[in-house]
Amino acid sequence: MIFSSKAEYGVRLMVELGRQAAEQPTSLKAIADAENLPLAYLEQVVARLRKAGLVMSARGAHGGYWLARPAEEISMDEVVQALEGQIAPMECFVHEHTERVLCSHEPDAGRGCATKLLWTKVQGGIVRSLQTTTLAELVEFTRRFDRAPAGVA
Amino acid sequence: MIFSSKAEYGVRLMVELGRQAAEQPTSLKAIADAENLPLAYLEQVVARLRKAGLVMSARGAHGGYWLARPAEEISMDEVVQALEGQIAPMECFVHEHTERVLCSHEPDAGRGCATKLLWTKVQGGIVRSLQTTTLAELVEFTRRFDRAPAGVA
DNA sequence: CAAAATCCGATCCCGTTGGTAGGATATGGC
DNA sequence: GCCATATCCTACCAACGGGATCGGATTTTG
Repeated sequence: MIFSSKAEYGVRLMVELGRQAAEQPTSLKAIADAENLPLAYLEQVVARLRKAGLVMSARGAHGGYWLARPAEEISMDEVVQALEGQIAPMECFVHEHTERVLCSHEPDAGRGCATKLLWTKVQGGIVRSLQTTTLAELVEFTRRFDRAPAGVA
Repeated sequence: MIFSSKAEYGVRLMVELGRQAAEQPTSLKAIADAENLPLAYLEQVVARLRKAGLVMSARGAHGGYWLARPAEEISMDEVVQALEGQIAPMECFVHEHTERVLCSHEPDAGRGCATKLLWTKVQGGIVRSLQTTTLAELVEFTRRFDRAPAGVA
């Protein structure tokens, strides 16, 4: 599996926030109930989104979370990256020091690293698909079903 | 990490075979030495490639492996799939029974599965990048360095 | 027969993942 | 002021899968 449940839960959480009015805090409990997810675990997930500056929070009674920016300006690339960390197809792409993503393979026997060529392409494919999707699109997608009848054609 | 070392090792193995003359068996030990990989583990990796019909084998002394088809006709999509199994961005995409790849999420609260939309895009990006790359391209890439001087600009 | 290989299954170590537990801190309403 | 609500933080744990090793069975060449 490519992404862990952190990504799944986190994206759902963002969509849920995108469906609410801006600036108005939504409690994690409300989201956990709506999506049927474990509250304590969601806390860890949302913490990543907060540290990445994608959501803001208010503590105390009637507190909660809301989107830091309009959903139209949030690309899913940022969201997934905040949840999963660097999106690298292979170990050698992650440089511990620089957090830069590149292949650190020694050119074996003087040859070029063939796998690098492949993984670079794959990574490009992934990042491009994420960058070209905004949170607003996902929110809009769910709205289409809000008034639809139960039976889906 | 998106792919495990099975993919890394397996792709290298395929490239190594692609560099050899067709039909002529190359022993795993030779490949393990050339790429500095654990022989016993490579056995498991190559078994997947064999079962997928991508390589053929001959047992006994002077036996080994070779490509079942010319490298030009092998898309990396097949290779990676054989090594890693179904390429699904998320758990819900794998149907145990059918081995078909699709999202099995219940439409929550009558809504469309928003994450499905996203994961589908990502999967498309990955598969497309793999399908448009042939083993021959990777082999060619390594050849470019065969005669190059040690110092790479 | 012996060496060189492919084949096959069982086992093991270990890091990650998903999840829980418990509490500290902040805020609003009474 | 107090209590309920809610975020925040850290530690902990069980289960799982990945990477790898081991031992041996089988096949083929010389």
